[in-house]
Amino acid sequence: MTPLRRNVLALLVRAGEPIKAYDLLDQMRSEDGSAKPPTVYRSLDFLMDVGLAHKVEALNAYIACAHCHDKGGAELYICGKCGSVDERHGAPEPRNAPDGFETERSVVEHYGLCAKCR
Amino acid sequence: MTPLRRNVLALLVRAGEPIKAYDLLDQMRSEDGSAKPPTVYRSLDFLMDVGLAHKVEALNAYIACAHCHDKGGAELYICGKCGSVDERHGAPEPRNAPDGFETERSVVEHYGLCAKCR
DNA sequence: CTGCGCATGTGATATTATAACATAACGTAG
DNA sequence: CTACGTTATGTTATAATATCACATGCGCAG
Ligand SMILES: [Zn+2]
Ligand SMILES: [Zn+2]
Ligand SMILES: [Zn+2]
Ligand SMILES: [Zn+2]
Repeated sequence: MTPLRRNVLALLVRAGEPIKAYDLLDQMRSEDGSAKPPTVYRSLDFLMDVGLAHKVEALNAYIACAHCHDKGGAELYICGKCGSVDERHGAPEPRNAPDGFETERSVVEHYGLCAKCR
Repeated sequence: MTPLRRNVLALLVRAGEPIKAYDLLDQMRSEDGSAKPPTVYRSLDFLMDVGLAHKVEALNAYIACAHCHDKGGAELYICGKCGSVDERHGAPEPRNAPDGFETERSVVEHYGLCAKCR
């Protein structure tokens, strides 16, 4: 965990909601000035590899993860109004899987309204 | 259903697997010449609105849909080796949903190996 | 010291998607 | 028929997202 990566993680955590790569980049630039797209994408890739971040596929955005994913992938509940994300896991085995399909990675994202915003 | 939209749908069906918007565009151009990005994106938006196509979020690609989605969203099983997509539905209500969360739309994509490619 | 592996810096470019405005096509009220 | 509103399409440009390719720095094994 290098300073650069730690910094990116800190920004993700601070955001507290899905944040776009280029918004991260802007924040980094405002402190560092030298940050460029590969800087942030590399750090995000690293953080995702080690399980400290997720990409929210349908938003092209990224979030920090403080969960344990031993038991399976993340399941995200994303409020379209306030932007909050509630991450759950232990996402169950796909029951409708075709015969013989071997799942390596699942993307599960639910979009809607959180309890507060209904 | 206009000729343009029908043509885009036909190309999606013919592809038989997830296809990128700009690949569609290339195919359209090879026949029409005048096609441009908004042409294809508008048609895709229309087809998705009426339920004849889906976006595969984690691939930024699109597929035709011949299913009935009365009972819920699509659940995609995508083979990383051969590119085939098996679409299921009746995807179950999220069981881990936070209290009070009201889901409007779900993205469920499983990546792995299909039976043939294992 | 030297060579190697990995992280980062840097400039350019590729890929994906939308904005903004113009034109056409089509039905309907008058 | 003509004028108008609405929807679809054409066209130009640009925004937003992501990667490539190559250079540099940095820590450590030999
Ligand atoms: Zn997580
Ligand atoms: Zn909310
Ligand atoms: Zn479908
Ligand atoms: Zn396969």
